[in-house]
Amino acid sequence: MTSAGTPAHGTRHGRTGRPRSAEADRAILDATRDALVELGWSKLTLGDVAARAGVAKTTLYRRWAGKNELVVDAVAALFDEHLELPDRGGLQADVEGVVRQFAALLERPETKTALMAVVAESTRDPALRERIRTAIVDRQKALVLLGRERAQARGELPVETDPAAAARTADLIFDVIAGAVVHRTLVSAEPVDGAWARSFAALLVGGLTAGA
Amino acid sequence: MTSAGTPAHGTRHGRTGRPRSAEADRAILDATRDALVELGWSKLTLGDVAARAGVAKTTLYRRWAGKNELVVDAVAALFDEHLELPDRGGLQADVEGVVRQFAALLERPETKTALMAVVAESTRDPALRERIRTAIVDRQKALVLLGRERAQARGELPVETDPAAAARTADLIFDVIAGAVVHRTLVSAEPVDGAWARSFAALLVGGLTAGA
Amino acid sequence: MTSAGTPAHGTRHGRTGRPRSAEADRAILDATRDALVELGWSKLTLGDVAARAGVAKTTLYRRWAGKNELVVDAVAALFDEHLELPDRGGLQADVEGVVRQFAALLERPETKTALMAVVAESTRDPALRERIRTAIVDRQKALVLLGRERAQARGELPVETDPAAAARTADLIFDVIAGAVVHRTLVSAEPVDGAWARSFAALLVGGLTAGA
Amino acid sequence: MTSAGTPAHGTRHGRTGRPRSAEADRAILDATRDALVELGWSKLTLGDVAARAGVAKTTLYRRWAGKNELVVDAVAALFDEHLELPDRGGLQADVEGVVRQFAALLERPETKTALMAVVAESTRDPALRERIRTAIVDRQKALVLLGRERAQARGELPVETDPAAAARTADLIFDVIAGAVVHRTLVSAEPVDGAWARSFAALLVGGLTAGA
DNA sequence: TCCTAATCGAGACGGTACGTCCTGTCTTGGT
DNA sequence: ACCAAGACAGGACGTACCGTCTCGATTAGGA
Repeated sequence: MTSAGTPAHGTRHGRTGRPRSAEADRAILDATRDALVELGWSKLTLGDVAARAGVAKTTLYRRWAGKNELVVDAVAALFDEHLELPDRGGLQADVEGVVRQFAALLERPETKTALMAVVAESTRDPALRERIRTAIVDRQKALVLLGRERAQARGELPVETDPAAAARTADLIFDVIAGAVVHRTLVSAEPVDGAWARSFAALLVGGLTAGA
Repeated sequence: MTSAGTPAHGTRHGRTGRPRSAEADRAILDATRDALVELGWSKLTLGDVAARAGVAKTTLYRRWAGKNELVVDAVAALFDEHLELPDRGGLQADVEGVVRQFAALLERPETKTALMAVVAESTRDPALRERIRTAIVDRQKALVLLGRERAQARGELPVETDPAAAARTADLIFDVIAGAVVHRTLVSAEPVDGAWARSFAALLVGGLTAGA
Repeated sequence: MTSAGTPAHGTRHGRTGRPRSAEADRAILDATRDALVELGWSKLTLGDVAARAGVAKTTLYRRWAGKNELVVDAVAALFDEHLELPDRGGLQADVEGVVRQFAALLERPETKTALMAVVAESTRDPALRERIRTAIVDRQKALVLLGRERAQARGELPVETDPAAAARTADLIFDVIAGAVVHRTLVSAEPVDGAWARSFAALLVGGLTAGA
Repeated sequence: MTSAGTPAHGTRHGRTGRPRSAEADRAILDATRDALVELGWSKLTLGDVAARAGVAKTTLYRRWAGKNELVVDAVAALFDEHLELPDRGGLQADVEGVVRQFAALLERPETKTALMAVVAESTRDPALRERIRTAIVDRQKALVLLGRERAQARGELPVETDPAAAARTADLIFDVIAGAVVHRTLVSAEPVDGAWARSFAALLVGGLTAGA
């Protein structure tokens, strides 16, 4: 994965005045992750984050609109760093790989406590939903798309010619994979181990190839 | 679905004194749902709920430990009332049915804003997780188990003899169904319409029967 | 001097609910005076007062609208306790007495730093001005009126029959006495000692009796 | 009255470099007076003054230590411009004149809200007190001294030979005049009209001449 | 003509206090 | 024993100013 680090807060409002400290951004996001681990989402306070980061509260509010936006950016950085999909040689193996990778991120204490919380908030805040989508969800979805392309190249999956149908299928697969992992991890609160990943991948690959 | 309504808050500590008002319970849960619809999870306050219910805050705290527990009970009542699985004659149709039913509940504004929020809280509160499981999750899972039994009776699915393996499979199927619906509804924020339910059910049934 | 102590904040809004703590009122006013002595008007903060009083900020704001009102009440209590006018047997002696009494109050660090500050604020806040008048100024003025009555009874001053003219004269005398003491104490920043009080009283008594 | 305008802020630290803008000083003091009229002392902020003056906050802080000093200078300029004492031919008339002149200045909204505020601050800040004395009080006192000299020249007042006693008497008269006007204007919040000025002057002149 | 240095605007910075809101507990009097 | 009402201690909120700082851009006098 590439890019970002600290995603754009809009590119320089004016050209005059003291420039914003890049280090402050980094310190704030680090402090946010630390506070999430220690306190969890609901006990995390922006005043505490600012104190941990050695930064004034105003500096924090100058950059982020609130707790939701800050936490999305803090968690997004993790997804940015830790998502990749090496070619494991087959569809089943690739699905297992992506499942374990999602799970590894979701089992971190920072993301475990934060992700569903911001998703819950996003049900009443379209801007937040969009921010989650671009910062987190789309990065995950890219892996699913990549895996499908490889499977098609290998001949494991048929090539869908209608682009709308192709998009619908990709969305479906993504919801199934991401949803199953999230549900297993957060709702059922059971670990995603090798056996589960294998069973799930078998079920999915079976379903995808059954129609052929 | 049967039972509960207002599940036990422990059974009457002493025997004397004025008994608790049953109407208060109902009014509080109704007010909670109303407030969820109007304000969403994060802006809902217990003082406001008490005021809407025409009840003192003390009365509310005497019955529930906090916002999390109250909301779980308020939402659970909806799952209690609206989940059932009529026999639609085949596995594919039964899956479609359960999917649409989950989705109908998740698309209500009360549950949409509340469910992921309490799940997020539950990652740091085992008692809350247990409460969610017994009040909500297990009610959903019962439908999946029922559907499987019917499918096995019809011969659409093989009968698993090892009970541990049977439980693992049931858990997997449940995480896939519930997770996919949740992810579609809350993360992707797309509706679960007939077409999607059909595609998903086909994928799942294909996967389940592919190994045979 | 009699009455008040903690002047009315309106007499009980409703009759139900937990009654307001009378001790809190006392602790807050004590803490306010302490803070005025230590920090002065401009560095006094309501949060600090609340902390000193062992009281939540909300308790303070429930009773007073802001710093101005609180300080007026805190200072007024001093005027309430320390103003009285024993009959010293003659007009000159009575004037000296009242002058020394005003001065003694104004030279306290609490009042020195606070009184002009709230008067300054009152120039833009009629409600505050009224509060100062009833809580502080009128108590002082009563002494002047008492002194005049005694002087008239002794035959040192003529009896004014026109009540409007009598009021005008009383106002004038009051502004001269209080103004001179305030100016000497706060603007000139010189002490009001026996010599000054004697000279001032002589000047005033001379002026009052010159026309006769 | 003569002099000053913008009194020295120390005389050029180094000799090279860009010189300070004289116009900035003027703009800042004008803006300060405007802000005092609009907002009053307590709501006046230096950031707002800087913005009104079209000047950076830094420029303001380079010249004044804080709000107190700035406001003293801003109102001092008014005293500088508007105090003078034409010879009205008699002590009573001169006293009336000086009283009305003080009152006219104190009844301006800028001075009304600011003067007592800085005096209040000065009770805990000797440097500020000194600044007020030299910038404002001494200018007023000069008028009182001038009036006394004239009265002595006219034979209306005796010539005091002991210089210490003369100074004490002048201070007393000044505290009485200035104090009475301030108290009438700011505490009693009544206008200083012709009738009041006449009554007050009669009282004072009566007192001054009674001993003779 | 360049150089040096203090000025200027802009605006971000670490802080502090604000006044409001919500939490969960408590104290009333009344049922 | 329960209830409605509402005061209580505590603590986070997001905003507003404070006085300081860091920028790049002027604007002089002295070299």
